[in-house]
This record gives sequence, C-alpha cells and structure tokens, in this order.
Amino acid sequence: MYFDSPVGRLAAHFDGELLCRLEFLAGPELEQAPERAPVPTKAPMQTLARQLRAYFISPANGFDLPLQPAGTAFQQRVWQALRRIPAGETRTYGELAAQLGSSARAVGNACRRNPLPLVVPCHRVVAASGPGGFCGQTRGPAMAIKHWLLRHEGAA
DNA sequence: TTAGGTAGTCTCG
DNA sequence: CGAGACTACCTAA
Repeated sequence: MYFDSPVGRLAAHFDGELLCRLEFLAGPELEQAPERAPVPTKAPMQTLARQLRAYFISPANGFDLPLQPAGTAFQQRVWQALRRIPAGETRTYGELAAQLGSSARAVGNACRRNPLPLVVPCHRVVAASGPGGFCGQTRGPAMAIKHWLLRHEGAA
C-alpha cells in the first residue's frame, strides 16, 4: 500500500475494501466544499497521509491534525468526545449520551454526520446490542470497513 | 420482539 | 418560526 496526496487517491492504493472508505474520508467532503471543511492546503494533506500510513502500520499511532469540521455545536461536542476514545476501545451510543447529557439517538445522529471517519473515530462507537452503523450505513460495504477497523485495532 | 421514550436535525409551509 | 417526520439508540415487558 502507498499513499499519495490528495487523500482520495491515497485510498485508491490500499486494499480493496478500505479503498472506498478513504475516498469518502477526504474526497467529496474536503475537496468539493472547502468552505465548509477548510482544511486541505498542501502541508496538512501530507501530514494526514503520513499519519494514515502510520495508523495502518499500527493503530496505536493516532491522529493529531488541525481539524475544523463544519457542524452544529452539539455535533462538535460529540466529535470531540469521539477523539478521546483510545484505539482498541469502544463506547456505546448510550455511554456517550450519558457523558454528554443527551440521548443515544441524538449521538447516533451526530456520528452519522461525521465528515472525517477514521480520523474522528466514529467506528469505535457501537450499539448496546449490535454493531451500530458507519458512514450512514447499517449494512453493506461500509459496515465491512467498520469491522475491519475494529479488528485492526484489536477491539473486535 | 415490540412499544414507547428520547434528543437533535431536517423539511415543509 | 412551528409542526411533524425522520434516525448509526435504549430499556422494559
């Protein structure tokens, strides 16, 4: 595998399944709506590529990026909480809800809107009984990727 | 398995 | 703005 900026293409050379996820991660959201997700000048992209490469080698390598994903105040709080979940661990929607003084369903809503899956690790959030969802899907290829990520981190 | 409760967001009008 | 209809949910029965 090798990564080549921009991130969307970076995905294209990973293994079959992760490919589409990484494309989603940085492709449409970042490149088509820069005013809503004002990240990608060249240097941060290279940093992201470097950190992604490190993460795939070992999930202990996390992400440290100057992110400013666009979202409501509540969504910002949820995404912030997600970034505090260590690799290899999971939380349920309900646990996060209790921690934020909200409801499980509302947390699920915010996770669904996460524009930077993987970097903001929404894959570490599962339902109390069941796997939850990923990238707006509750089944299909996106879920296969969620499982792959959790396995990669040793959480499954 | 379902029924009802929940909070945040979106869509109409 | 306001009502209603969505959800990557949860708990009790």
